[in-house]
Amino acid sequence: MARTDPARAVTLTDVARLAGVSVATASKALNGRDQVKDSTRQRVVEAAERLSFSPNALARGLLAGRTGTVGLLTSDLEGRFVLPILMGAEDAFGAGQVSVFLCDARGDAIREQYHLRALLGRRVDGLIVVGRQTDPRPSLGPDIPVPVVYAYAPSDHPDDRSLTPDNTGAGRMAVEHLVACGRTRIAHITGEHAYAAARDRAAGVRAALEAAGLELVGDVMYSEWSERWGRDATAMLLEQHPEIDAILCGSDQIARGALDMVHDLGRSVPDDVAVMGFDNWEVLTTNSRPELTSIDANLQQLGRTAAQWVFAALDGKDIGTGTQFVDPRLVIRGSTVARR
Amino acid sequence: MARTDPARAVTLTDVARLAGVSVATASKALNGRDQVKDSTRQRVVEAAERLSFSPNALARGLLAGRTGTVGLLTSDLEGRFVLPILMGAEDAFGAGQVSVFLCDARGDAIREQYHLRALLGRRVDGLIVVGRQTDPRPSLGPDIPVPVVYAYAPSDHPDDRSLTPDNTGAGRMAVEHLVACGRTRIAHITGEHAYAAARDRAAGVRAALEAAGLELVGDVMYSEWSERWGRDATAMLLEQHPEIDAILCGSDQIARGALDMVHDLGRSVPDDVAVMGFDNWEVLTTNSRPELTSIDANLQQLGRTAAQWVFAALDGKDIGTGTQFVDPRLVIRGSTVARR
DNA sequence: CTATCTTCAGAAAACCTTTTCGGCTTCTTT
DNA sequence: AAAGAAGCCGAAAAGGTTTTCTGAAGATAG
Repeated sequence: MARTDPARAVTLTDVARLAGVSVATASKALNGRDQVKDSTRQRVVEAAERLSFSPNALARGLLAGRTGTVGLLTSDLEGRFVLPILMGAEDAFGAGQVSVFLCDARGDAIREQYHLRALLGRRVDGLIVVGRQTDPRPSLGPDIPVPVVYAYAPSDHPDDRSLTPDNTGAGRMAVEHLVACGRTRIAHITGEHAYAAARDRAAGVRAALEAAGLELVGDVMYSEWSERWGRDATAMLLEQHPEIDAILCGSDQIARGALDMVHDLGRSVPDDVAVMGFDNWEVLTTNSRPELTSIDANLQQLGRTAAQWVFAALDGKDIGTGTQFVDPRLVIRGSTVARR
Repeated sequence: MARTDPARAVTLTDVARLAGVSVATASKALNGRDQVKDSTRQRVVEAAERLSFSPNALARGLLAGRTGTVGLLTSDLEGRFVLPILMGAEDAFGAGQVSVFLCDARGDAIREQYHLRALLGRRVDGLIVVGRQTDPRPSLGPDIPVPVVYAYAPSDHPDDRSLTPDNTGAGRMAVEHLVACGRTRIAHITGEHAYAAARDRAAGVRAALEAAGLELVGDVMYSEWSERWGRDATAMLLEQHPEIDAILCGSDQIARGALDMVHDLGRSVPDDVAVMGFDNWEVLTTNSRPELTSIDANLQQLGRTAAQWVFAALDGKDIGTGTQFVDPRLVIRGSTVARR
């Protein structure tokens, strides 16, 4: 920045001097305390306005013990999950009231420790820890002096408070939708078996199929979270089980691949085969032919709740322990229901 | 968080008491100042360790005038651009040295003002303002008491310091690559004409074609940044100009649509038609058939430089004014060059 | 007119760390 | 042994705000 003078920031003392009062009175006037005559208050407010005074949050925080800041410690490099959560948290806090420190540990425990120290040194009021998978992650331990909420990836310690998408419920919800659409011969292609998200969704799928008196066509097909796998798996599937009328994919990426391959093999979506995915990643779901039905994990909601918990804990309320699940949301598009 | 007592945070006084020295000595011992006997220093360090003392950055910042925090003020809702920039900034600062406040104004000027006040109140050492388009954005004005660097979207005020991708150069680079691949009948489909990014890339495309003694096939086709438009435009293009041997798309999304349509119309990529995009958005480029050649805007580099500028300005160095352009980078994949 | 009450303003302490400077102890030198 | 030097440590101030408490002035009642 080129056009600023590095002049000292304006302090409450300056305001008080201009208004002809003491700093104590100025403080009370600006903070709406009583014990200040109206005319005096007005003088102070005008002085503050004129100097465009903004109180030093460090000094305030030093005294109050609260800083109005929250740390968001993430390992989610790509930001697919952390951003909706960040936005939800900002919503819950209210713009300008609370500021969020965002730190990316890049999946590195050492770096996470560095960031953690820095955040605690800066006296954040609370912490939200966001993982990049839904598998449990190591707890930060019991000695963190501020409330901690684990989001997306739950903590592996039962005494911590965690919030994670209900993937089992999501799997169930997906199958219920397909069944409601009249599909009976359903297959499931998903990502790496190492991911709890994949296994949980598959479990939900099985449960819902059983409840509907149906059987999965073929086995659950685990491999990688990519379009390529979606294409390859779909090709195999349609060859071995030509009777299939729905392919449920473990992610929108896989679903995009499936869509392509179904199309290539001369079948129509959704008339011959319905396709759906998980995550509701808009750039993928709303640009395909046809648009892709998907299960949204409600991450923004998750972020809002996490933030609310942090604040509730700060206010001394008991937010409990253990892992709570966030309900998913079905977003119906043209890949399962023919457009009117 | 359930398993913490809300006990007062441990302060330097506690450490000093445990070590049997004064706070002054404790401070010097922990900060590597001399005038402390080695044995004393060791006692203090051990005491600090034992109490897991972490110095209060607020008090430190209050005194030093520097807080070791930087504000990242963004309007980039989706985070496509802001996250690489954030990561670059973190890299430049070094993990734990500097923490970043991330604020999302959601394109709302009022909200931006709120966040700005909050950031200045928290005494950030500097600001990076990230827009969501490369069109110039309103300056924050000359009265910000800390260094400001505008990233991605430059400021509309010539006295500010801005850093933005070189889209003209990117357009040129793309055409040069296609020409180097032996393509001579090149068309250009791009996004909304209202975006400077679209116009600048088109300008670079024209310049490079002229330099190569070639002409664009058809007009530059402006519409929206979507796969759908990529498909539709490609269909029109191939019908009107069947001789086309390369389609340069203004974004990877458009390019994905183009790829699909070329494929549908029975032509092969890259043998009959080369396709390429801009942005190098990996989820799109590395999952298509074939993988998509793209121009990467080097956003992480941009973020690193922006951060370095903020710090240079803090150190009193002159970082100049005006807009500097960041060089793009060509990422070659299978959509322009047949795989070996 | 005095005594009590109310209203409002200011002084001072507190929050926690860093730095400067004075002073005490120990060692060296003559 | 005395004087000077060097090495260490601690007291105090500074940074900006909030809060509590004291005190002064004006208002009301007796």
